[in-house]
Amino acid sequence: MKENIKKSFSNKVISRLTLYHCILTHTLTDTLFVSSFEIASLLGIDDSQVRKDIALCGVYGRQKSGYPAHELKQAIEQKLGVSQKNAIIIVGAGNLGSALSNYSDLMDYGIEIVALFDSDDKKIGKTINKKEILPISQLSNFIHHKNINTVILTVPPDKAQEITDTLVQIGVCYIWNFTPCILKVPKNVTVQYENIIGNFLQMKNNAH
Amino acid sequence: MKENIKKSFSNKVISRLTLYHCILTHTLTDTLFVSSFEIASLLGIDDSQVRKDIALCGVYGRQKSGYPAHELKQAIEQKLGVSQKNAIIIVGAGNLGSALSNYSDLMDYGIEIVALFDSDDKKIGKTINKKEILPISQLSNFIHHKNINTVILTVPPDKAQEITDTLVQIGVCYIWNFTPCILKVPKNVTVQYENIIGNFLQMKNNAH
DNA sequence: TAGATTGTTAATCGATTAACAATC
DNA sequence: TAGATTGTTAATCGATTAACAATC
Repeated sequence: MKENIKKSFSNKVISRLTLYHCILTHTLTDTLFVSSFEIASLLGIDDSQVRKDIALCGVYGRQKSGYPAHELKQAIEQKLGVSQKNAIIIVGAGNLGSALSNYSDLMDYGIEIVALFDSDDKKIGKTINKKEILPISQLSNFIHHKNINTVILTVPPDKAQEITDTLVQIGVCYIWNFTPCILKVPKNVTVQYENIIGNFLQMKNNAH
Repeated sequence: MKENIKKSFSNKVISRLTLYHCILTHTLTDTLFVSSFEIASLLGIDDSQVRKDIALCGVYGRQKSGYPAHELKQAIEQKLGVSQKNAIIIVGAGNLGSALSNYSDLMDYGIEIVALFDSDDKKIGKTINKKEILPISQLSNFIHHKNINTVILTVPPDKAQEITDTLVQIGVCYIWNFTPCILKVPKNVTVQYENIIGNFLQMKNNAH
Protein backbone atom coordinates (compact mmCIF):
# COMPACT_ATOMS: atom_id res chain seq x y z
CA MET A 1 0.00 0.00 0.00
CA LYS A 2 1.70 3.12 -1.15
CA GLU A 3 -1.28 5.44 -0.85
CA ASN A 4 0.01 8.89 -0.30
CA ILE A 5 -3.41 10.46 -0.41
CA LYS A 6 -4.28 11.87 2.99
CA LYS A 7 -6.75 9.42 4.40
CA SER A 8 -8.18 9.34 7.85
CA PHE A 9 -6.97 6.46 9.99
CA SER A 10 -9.05 4.29 12.23
CA ASN A 11 -9.20 5.26 15.89
CA LYS A 12 -7.24 2.16 16.77
CA VAL A 13 -4.37 3.17 14.50
CA ILE A 14 -4.33 6.70 15.90
CA SER A 15 -4.29 5.40 19.42
CA ARG A 16 -1.39 3.05 18.70
CA LEU A 17 0.63 5.65 16.80
CA THR A 18 0.28 7.94 19.81
CA LEU A 19 1.64 5.19 22.03
CA TYR A 20 4.57 4.55 19.69
CA HIS A 21 5.29 8.24 19.90
CA CYS A 22 5.22 8.10 23.70
CA ILE A 23 7.71 5.25 23.60
CA LEU A 24 10.05 7.20 21.35
CA THR A 25 9.70 10.29 23.53
CA HIS A 26 9.89 8.85 27.03
CA THR A 27 11.16 5.27 26.95
CA LEU A 28 13.64 4.81 24.11
CA THR A 29 15.12 8.28 24.23
CA ASP A 30 18.64 7.41 23.15
CA THR A 31 17.89 4.77 20.55
CA LEU A 32 18.97 5.23 16.95
CA PHE A 33 17.11 2.22 15.57
CA VAL A 34 14.03 0.56 16.98
CA SER A 35 12.56 -2.76 15.89
CA SER A 36 8.89 -3.59 15.54
CA PHE A 37 9.45 -6.32 18.08
CA GLU A 38 10.75 -3.88 20.71
CA ILE A 39 7.75 -1.60 20.37
CA ALA A 40 5.33 -4.51 20.24
CA SER A 41 6.60 -6.14 23.39
CA LEU A 42 6.49 -2.88 25.34
CA LEU A 43 2.81 -2.60 24.45
CA GLY A 44 1.94 -6.29 24.55
CA ILE A 45 0.78 -6.39 20.94
CA ASP A 46 1.80 -8.26 17.79
CA ASP A 47 4.93 -7.11 15.97
CA SER A 48 3.39 -7.37 12.51
CA GLN A 49 0.75 -4.94 13.69
CA VAL A 50 3.48 -2.45 14.49
CA ARG A 51 5.09 -2.91 11.08
CA LYS A 52 1.75 -2.29 9.38
CA ASP A 53 1.11 0.87 11.35
CA ILE A 54 4.58 2.17 10.57
CA ALA A 55 4.10 1.40 6.89
CA LEU A 56 1.05 3.69 6.98
CA CYS A 57 3.36 6.49 8.06
CA GLY A 58 5.54 5.91 5.01
CA VAL A 59 8.66 5.04 6.98
CA TYR A 60 10.87 2.22 5.71
CA GLY A 61 13.01 0.12 7.99
CA ARG A 62 16.19 -1.84 7.52
CA GLN A 63 16.45 -5.56 7.85
CA LYS A 64 18.48 -6.51 10.89
CA SER A 65 18.41 -3.07 12.53
CA GLY A 66 14.82 -1.84 12.45
CA TYR A 67 13.41 1.65 11.93
CA PRO A 68 15.29 4.94 12.30
CA ALA A 69 13.90 6.26 15.57
CA HIS A 70 14.06 9.97 14.88
CA GLU A 71 12.62 9.71 11.40
CA LEU A 72 9.82 7.49 12.71
CA LYS A 73 9.00 9.94 15.46
CA GLN A 74 8.74 12.81 13.02
CA ALA A 75 6.67 10.80 10.56
CA ILE A 76 4.20 9.92 13.31
CA GLU A 77 3.98 13.56 14.33
CA GLN A 78 3.26 14.49 10.77
CA LYS A 79 0.60 11.84 10.29
CA LEU A 80 -1.10 12.73 13.55
CA GLY A 81 -1.12 16.37 12.60
CA VAL A 82 0.63 17.39 15.78
CA SER A 83 2.28 20.38 14.18
CA GLN A 84 -1.05 22.15 13.68
CA LYS A 85 -1.50 24.52 16.58
CA ASN A 86 -4.92 24.24 18.18
CA ALA A 87 -6.00 27.19 20.28
CA ILE A 88 -8.67 25.81 22.57
CA ILE A 89 -10.63 26.96 25.60
CA ILE A 90 -11.81 25.20 28.73
CA VAL A 91 -15.42 25.67 29.79
CA GLY A 92 -15.80 24.92 33.49
CA ALA A 93 -12.93 26.09 35.69
CA GLY A 94 -13.43 23.52 38.44
CA ASN A 95 -10.78 21.10 39.60
CA LEU A 96 -10.58 19.10 36.43
CA GLY A 97 -10.62 22.16 34.21
CA SER A 98 -7.88 23.77 36.25
CA ALA A 99 -5.80 20.62 36.14
CA LEU A 100 -6.06 20.33 32.39
CA SER A 101 -5.06 23.96 31.97
CA ASN A 102 -1.78 23.03 33.66
CA TYR A 103 -1.29 19.72 31.89
CA SER A 104 1.93 20.59 30.14
CA ASP A 105 2.08 17.52 27.92
CA LEU A 106 -0.80 18.92 25.87
CA MET A 107 1.47 21.69 24.63
CA ASP A 108 3.80 19.14 23.05
CA TYR A 109 0.98 17.95 20.83
CA GLY A 110 -0.16 21.29 19.49
CA ILE A 111 -2.84 21.91 22.07
CA GLU A 112 -2.71 25.43 23.45
CA ILE A 113 -5.22 26.40 26.08
CA VAL A 114 -5.87 30.11 25.78
CA ALA A 115 -8.55 30.78 28.38
CA LEU A 116 -11.03 29.29 30.85
CA PHE A 117 -14.69 30.14 31.26
CA ASP A 118 -16.92 29.74 34.29
CA SER A 119 -20.29 30.86 35.56
CA ASP A 120 -19.11 31.39 39.13
CA ASP A 121 -18.60 35.12 39.81
CA LYS A 122 -16.04 34.37 42.49
CA LYS A 123 -13.71 32.71 40.00
CA ILE A 124 -13.97 35.29 37.27
CA GLY A 125 -10.93 37.49 36.80
CA LYS A 126 -8.60 35.06 38.54
CA THR A 127 -5.86 33.40 36.56
CA ILE A 128 -4.79 29.76 36.49
CA ASN A 129 -1.40 29.01 35.05
CA LYS A 130 -1.38 32.52 33.53
CA LYS A 131 -4.72 31.90 31.81
CA GLU A 132 -7.62 34.14 32.68
CA ILE A 133 -11.00 32.91 33.86
CA LEU A 134 -13.72 34.72 31.93
CA PRO A 135 -17.50 34.81 32.35
CA ILE A 136 -19.75 32.65 30.19
CA SER A 137 -21.31 35.82 28.82
CA GLN A 138 -18.09 36.51 26.92
CA LEU A 139 -17.91 33.07 25.33
CA SER A 140 -19.42 34.05 22.01
CA ASN A 141 -17.29 37.14 21.51
CA PHE A 142 -14.11 35.36 22.49
CA ILE A 143 -14.70 32.35 20.27
CA HIS A 144 -15.46 34.47 17.22
CA HIS A 145 -12.63 36.88 17.86
CA LYS A 146 -9.95 34.25 18.42
CA ASN A 147 -11.34 31.86 15.85
CA ILE A 148 -11.71 28.96 18.29
CA ASN A 149 -13.33 25.75 17.10
CA THR A 150 -12.50 23.36 19.94
CA VAL A 151 -13.62 23.29 23.57
CA ILE A 152 -12.76 21.19 26.59
CA LEU A 153 -15.96 20.64 28.55
CA THR A 154 -15.54 20.27 32.32
CA VAL A 155 -18.77 21.68 33.71
CA PRO A 156 -20.97 19.87 36.27
CA PRO A 157 -23.17 17.13 34.75
CA ASP A 158 -26.41 19.03 35.20
CA LYS A 159 -25.08 21.94 33.13
CA ALA A 160 -23.45 19.89 30.40
CA GLN A 161 -26.24 19.80 27.81
CA GLU A 162 -27.23 23.40 28.36
CA ILE A 163 -23.69 24.70 27.82
CA THR A 164 -23.28 22.37 24.87
CA ASP A 165 -26.32 23.90 23.19
CA THR A 166 -24.78 27.34 23.68
CA LEU A 167 -21.44 26.20 22.26
CA VAL A 168 -23.07 24.63 19.23
CA GLN A 169 -25.02 27.78 18.56
CA ILE A 170 -21.86 29.85 18.75
CA GLY A 171 -20.29 27.58 16.15
CA VAL A 172 -17.89 25.32 18.05
CA CYS A 173 -17.34 22.08 16.11
CA TYR A 174 -15.20 19.96 18.45
CA ILE A 175 -16.24 19.22 22.03
CA TRP A 176 -13.84 17.22 24.15
CA ASN A 177 -16.24 16.00 26.79
CA PHE A 178 -14.88 15.24 30.26
CA THR A 179 -18.32 15.15 31.87
CA PRO A 180 -20.09 11.82 32.37
CA CYS A 181 -22.94 12.97 30.12
CA ILE A 182 -23.98 11.99 26.64
CA LEU A 183 -24.37 15.18 24.63
CA LYS A 184 -26.94 15.79 21.92
CA VAL A 185 -25.36 17.70 19.06
CA PRO A 186 -26.02 18.17 15.34
CA LYS A 187 -24.13 15.97 12.88
CA ASN A 188 -21.52 18.54 11.97
CA VAL A 189 -20.26 18.72 15.57
CA THR A 190 -17.80 16.08 16.84
CA VAL A 191 -17.92 15.03 20.49
CA GLN A 192 -15.04 13.06 21.96
CA TYR A 193 -16.01 11.25 25.14
CA GLU A 194 -13.35 10.90 27.80
CA ASN A 195 -14.91 7.87 29.43
CA ILE A 196 -12.79 7.85 32.59
CA ILE A 197 -15.09 5.61 34.59
CA GLY A 198 -15.29 3.14 31.72
CA ASN A 199 -11.53 2.94 31.58
CA PHE A 200 -11.30 2.22 35.29
CA LEU A 201 -13.82 -0.58 34.97
CA GLN A 202 -11.91 -1.98 32.01
CA MET A 203 -8.78 -2.13 34.12
CA LYS A 204 -10.55 -4.08 36.85
CA ASN A 205 -12.01 -6.43 34.27
CA ASN A 206 -8.77 -7.05 32.43
CA ALA A 207 -7.06 -8.40 35.49
CA HIS A 208 -5.23 -11.68 35.82
CA MET B 1 -26.86 -17.23 25.27
CA LYS B 2 -28.00 -17.76 28.78
CA GLU B 3 -24.57 -18.12 30.33
CA ASN B 4 -24.79 -17.15 33.92
CA ILE B 5 -21.22 -18.03 34.63
CA LYS B 6 -19.28 -14.89 35.48
CA LYS B 7 -17.28 -14.19 32.41
CA SER B 8 -15.20 -11.15 31.69
CA PHE B 9 -16.57 -8.89 28.98
CA SER B 10 -14.62 -7.33 26.17
CA ASN B 11 -13.41 -3.79 26.71
CA LYS B 12 -15.81 -2.57 24.08
CA VAL B 13 -18.78 -4.03 25.93
CA ILE B 14 -17.64 -2.51 29.21
CA SER B 15 -17.17 0.86 27.61
CA ARG B 16 -20.65 0.79 26.08
CA LEU B 17 -22.33 -0.45 29.25
CA THR B 18 -20.76 2.47 31.08
CA LEU B 19 -22.21 4.85 28.50
CA TYR B 20 -25.66 3.28 28.80
CA HIS B 21 -25.38 3.81 32.52
CA CYS B 22 -24.47 7.46 31.99
CA ILE B 23 -27.55 7.87 29.81
CA LEU B 24 -29.78 6.35 32.47
CA THR B 25 -28.19 8.52 35.16
CA HIS B 26 -27.92 11.87 33.44
CA THR B 27 -30.02 11.97 30.29
CA LEU B 28 -33.12 9.81 30.69
CA THR B 29 -33.63 10.44 34.38
CA ASP B 30 -37.40 10.23 34.48
CA THR B 31 -37.95 7.43 32.00
CA LEU B 32 -39.68 4.22 33.06
CA PHE B 33 -38.98 2.31 29.86
CA VAL B 34 -36.16 2.84 27.40
CA SER B 35 -35.86 1.28 23.95
CA SER B 36 -32.70 0.01 22.33
CA PHE B 37 -33.33 2.49 19.57
CA GLU B 38 -33.33 5.46 21.96
CA ILE B 39 -30.02 4.47 23.51
CA ALA B 40 -28.49 3.63 20.15
CA SER B 41 -29.38 6.92 18.55
CA LEU B 42 -28.01 8.92 21.49
CA LEU B 43 -24.68 7.15 20.98
CA GLY B 44 -24.76 6.87 17.22
CA ILE B 45 -24.53 3.09 17.22
CA ASP B 46 -26.68 0.21 15.97
CA ASP B 47 -29.75 -0.72 17.97
CA SER B 48 -29.17 -4.46 17.71
CA GLN B 49 -25.80 -3.88 19.35
CA VAL B 50 -27.57 -2.31 22.31
CA ARG B 51 -29.98 -5.25 22.57
CA LYS B 52 -27.09 -7.68 22.57
CA ASP B 53 -25.24 -5.80 25.29
CA ILE B 54 -28.37 -5.64 27.42
CA ALA B 55 -28.95 -9.36 26.94
CA LEU B 56 -25.49 -9.92 28.44
CA CYS B 57 -26.72 -8.19 31.57
CA GLY B 58 -29.62 -10.63 31.83
CA VAL B 59 -32.33 -7.99 31.50
CA TYR B 60 -35.41 -8.78 29.41
CA GLY B 61 -37.40 -6.13 27.65
CA ARG B 62 -40.99 -5.89 26.54
CA GLN B 63 -42.09 -5.65 22.96
CA LYS B 64 -43.51 -2.25 22.19
CA SER B 65 -42.23 -0.52 25.34
CA GLY B 66 -38.56 -1.44 25.71
CA TYR B 67 -36.48 -2.16 28.81
CA PRO B 68 -37.36 -1.19 32.40
CA ALA B 69 -34.95 1.69 33.02
CA HIS B 70 -34.35 1.22 36.73
CA GLU B 71 -33.87 -2.52 36.48
CA LEU B 72 -31.49 -2.04 33.57
CA LYS B 73 -29.47 0.51 35.47
CA GLN B 74 -29.08 -1.79 38.43
CA ALA B 75 -28.20 -4.75 36.25
CA ILE B 76 -25.45 -2.75 34.55
CA GLU B 77 -24.12 -1.67 37.93
CA GLN B 78 -24.04 -5.26 39.01
CA LYS B 79 -22.30 -6.49 35.87
CA LEU B 80 -19.73 -3.73 36.02
CA GLY B 81 -19.02 -4.51 39.65
CA VAL B 82 -19.67 -0.95 40.70
CA SER B 83 -20.85 -1.96 44.14
CA GLN B 84 -17.41 -3.22 45.13
CA LYS B 85 -15.71 -0.44 47.04
CA ASN B 86 -12.19 0.24 45.81
CA ALA B 87 -9.96 2.12 48.21
CA ILE B 88 -7.27 3.63 46.04
CA ILE B 89 -4.44 6.13 46.39
CA ILE B 90 -3.04 8.80 44.11
CA VAL B 91 0.72 8.94 43.63
CA GLY B 92 1.72 12.40 42.45
CA ALA B 93 -0.17 15.29 44.03
CA GLY B 94 0.28 17.74 41.16
CA ASN B 95 -2.55 19.40 39.33
CA LEU B 96 -3.96 16.31 37.74
CA GLY B 97 -3.68 14.27 40.92
CA SER B 98 -5.39 17.00 42.92
CA ALA B 99 -8.16 17.27 40.35
CA LEU B 100 -8.84 13.57 40.38
CA SER B 101 -8.98 13.54 44.16
CA ASN B 102 -11.90 15.94 43.85
CA TYR B 103 -13.59 14.23 40.93
CA SER B 104 -16.79 13.35 42.69
CA ASP B 105 -18.22 11.11 39.98
CA LEU B 106 -15.63 8.50 40.86
CA MET B 107 -17.34 7.96 44.19
CA ASP B 108 -20.54 6.91 42.42
CA TYR B 109 -18.70 4.04 40.82
CA GLY B 110 -17.11 2.58 43.91
CA ILE B 111 -13.83 4.44 43.65
CA GLU B 112 -12.76 5.93 46.94
CA ILE B 113 -9.55 7.89 47.04
CA VAL B 114 -8.10 7.59 50.51
CA ALA B 115 -4.81 9.48 50.30
CA LEU B 116 -2.29 11.20 48.04
CA PHE B 117 1.47 10.71 47.98
CA ASP B 118 4.16 13.08 46.79
CA SER B 119 7.90 13.52 46.98
CA ASP B 120 7.74 17.30 47.42
CA ASP B 121 8.33 18.20 51.08
CA LYS B 122 6.36 21.41 50.70
CA LYS B 123 3.18 19.52 49.87
CA ILE B 124 3.42 16.91 52.57
CA GLY B 125 1.01 17.29 55.45
CA LYS B 126 -1.40 19.45 53.46
CA THR B 127 -4.84 18.14 52.67
CA ILE B 128 -6.75 18.21 49.38
CA ASN B 129 -10.46 17.63 49.59
CA LYS B 130 -9.96 16.28 53.14
CA LYS B 131 -7.37 13.77 51.93
CA GLU B 132 -3.89 13.97 53.34
CA ILE B 133 -0.75 14.25 51.26
CA LEU B 134 1.82 11.78 52.58
CA PRO B 135 5.50 11.26 51.77
CA ILE B 136 6.58 8.52 49.36
CA SER B 137 8.52 6.95 52.21
CA GLN B 138 5.23 5.93 53.81
CA LEU B 139 3.85 4.28 50.67
CA SER B 140 4.76 0.74 51.62
CA ASN B 141 3.39 0.90 55.14
CA PHE B 142 0.18 2.58 54.05
CA ILE B 143 -0.52 0.15 51.21
CA HIS B 144 0.01 -2.91 53.38
CA HIS B 145 -1.92 -1.51 56.29
CA LYS B 146 -4.95 -0.40 54.33
CA ASN B 147 -4.83 -3.30 51.92
CA ILE B 148 -4.62 -1.15 48.81
CA ASN B 149 -4.15 -2.83 45.44
CA THR B 150 -4.87 0.05 43.04
CA VAL B 151 -2.98 3.27 42.35
CA ILE B 152 -3.62 6.33 40.22
CA LEU B 153 -0.29 7.42 38.76
CA THR B 154 0.07 11.15 38.13
CA VAL B 155 3.79 11.75 38.63
CA PRO B 156 5.99 13.61 36.11
CA PRO B 157 7.03 11.48 33.10
CA ASP B 158 10.65 11.21 34.14
CA LYS B 159 9.66 9.64 37.47
CA ALA B 160 6.99 7.31 36.14
CA GLN B 161 8.99 4.11 35.65
CA GLU B 162 10.94 4.54 38.86
CA ILE B 163 7.82 4.95 40.99
CA THR B 164 6.16 2.10 39.12
CA ASP B 165 9.02 -0.22 40.06
CA THR B 166 8.52 0.76 43.69
CA LEU B 167 4.79 0.18 43.51
CA VAL B 168 5.21 -3.22 41.90
CA GLN B 169 7.69 -4.23 44.57
CA ILE B 170 5.26 -3.19 47.29
CA GLY B 171 2.62 -5.41 45.71
CA VAL B 172 0.24 -3.06 43.88
CA CYS B 173 -1.53 -4.92 41.07
CA TYR B 174 -3.53 -2.21 39.27
CA ILE B 175 -1.91 0.97 37.97
CA TRP B 176 -4.17 3.55 36.38
CA ASN B 177 -1.60 5.46 34.38
CA PHE B 178 -2.27 9.13 33.62
CA THR B 179 1.32 9.83 32.58
CA PRO B 180 2.26 9.73 28.90
CA CYS B 181 4.72 6.90 29.58
CA ILE B 182 4.65 3.23 28.74
CA LEU B 183 5.35 1.31 31.92
CA LYS B 184 7.30 -1.92 32.19
CA VAL B 185 5.62 -4.22 34.70
CA PRO B 186 5.51 -7.96 35.38
CA LYS B 187 2.62 -9.97 33.92
CA ASN B 188 0.58 -10.10 37.11
CA VAL B 189 0.28 -6.29 37.20
CA THR B 190 -2.40 -4.55 35.09
CA VAL B 191 -1.71 -1.10 33.67
CA GLN B 192 -4.57 0.95 32.29
CA TYR B 193 -3.38 3.72 29.99
CA GLU B 194 -5.36 6.94 30.02
CA ASN B 195 -4.26 8.00 26.57
CA ILE B 196 -5.53 11.59 26.71
CA ILE B 197 -3.47 12.87 23.81
CA GLY B 198 -4.56 9.93 21.66
CA ASN B 199 -8.18 10.73 22.35
CA PHE B 200 -7.71 14.34 21.35
CA LEU B 201 -6.10 13.29 18.08
CA GLN B 202 -8.94 10.85 17.46
CA MET B 203 -11.43 13.67 17.83
CA LYS B 204 -9.62 15.80 15.25
CA ASN B 205 -9.43 12.82 12.90
CA ASN B 206 -13.07 11.83 13.24
CA ALA B 207 -14.30 15.15 12.02
CA HIS B 208 -16.72 15.78 9.20
C1' DT C 1 27.76 -16.92 5.85
C1' DA C 2 24.06 -17.15 9.46
C1' DG C 3 20.85 -14.55 11.96
C1' DA C 4 17.65 -11.03 12.36
C1' DT C 5 14.22 -8.18 10.80
C1' DT C 6 11.41 -6.10 7.34
C1' DG C 7 7.26 -5.81 4.17
C1' DT C 8 3.32 -8.01 2.78
C1' DT C 9 -0.08 -11.57 1.84
C1' DA C 10 -3.21 -14.94 3.55
C1' DA C 11 -5.71 -16.84 7.49
C1' DT C 12 -8.07 -16.12 11.57
C1' DC C 13 -10.59 -13.95 14.80
C1' DG C 14 -13.90 -10.85 16.77
C1' DA C 15 -17.10 -7.12 16.46
C1' DT C 16 -20.83 -4.85 14.08
C1' DT C 17 -24.85 -4.75 11.24
C1' DA C 18 -28.84 -6.66 8.81
C1' DA C 19 -32.81 -9.20 8.98
C1' DC C 20 -36.83 -11.12 10.67
C1' DA C 21 -39.99 -14.16 13.35
C1' DA C 22 -42.22 -13.62 17.73
C1' DT C 23 -45.31 -10.98 20.36
C1' DC C 24 -47.09 -7.30 23.44
C1' DT D 1 -56.00 -5.28 14.72
C1' DA D 2 -51.71 -2.69 13.30
C1' DG D 3 -47.49 -0.97 14.84
C1' DA D 4 -43.50 -1.23 17.47
C1' DT D 5 -39.94 -3.45 19.62
C1' DT D 6 -37.59 -7.43 21.34
C1' DG D 7 -34.32 -11.52 21.01
C1' DT D 8 -31.49 -13.95 18.11
C1' DT D 9 -29.40 -15.86 13.96
C1' DA D 10 -26.88 -15.13 9.83
C1' DA D 11 -24.09 -12.00 7.01
C1' DT D 12 -20.75 -8.63 6.74
C1' DC D 13 -17.09 -6.02 7.91
C1' DG D 14 -12.74 -4.80 9.92
C1' DA D 15 -8.87 -5.72 12.83
C1' DT D 16 -5.38 -8.86 14.44
C1' DT D 17 -2.25 -12.60 13.91
C1' DA D 18 0.49 -16.01 11.38
C1' DA D 19 3.62 -16.97 8.01
C1' DC D 20 7.33 -16.41 5.03
C1' DA D 21 10.17 -14.73 1.09
C1' DA D 22 13.40 -11.02 0.66
C1' DT D 23 17.55 -9.12 2.22
C1' DC D 24 20.84 -6.44 5.05
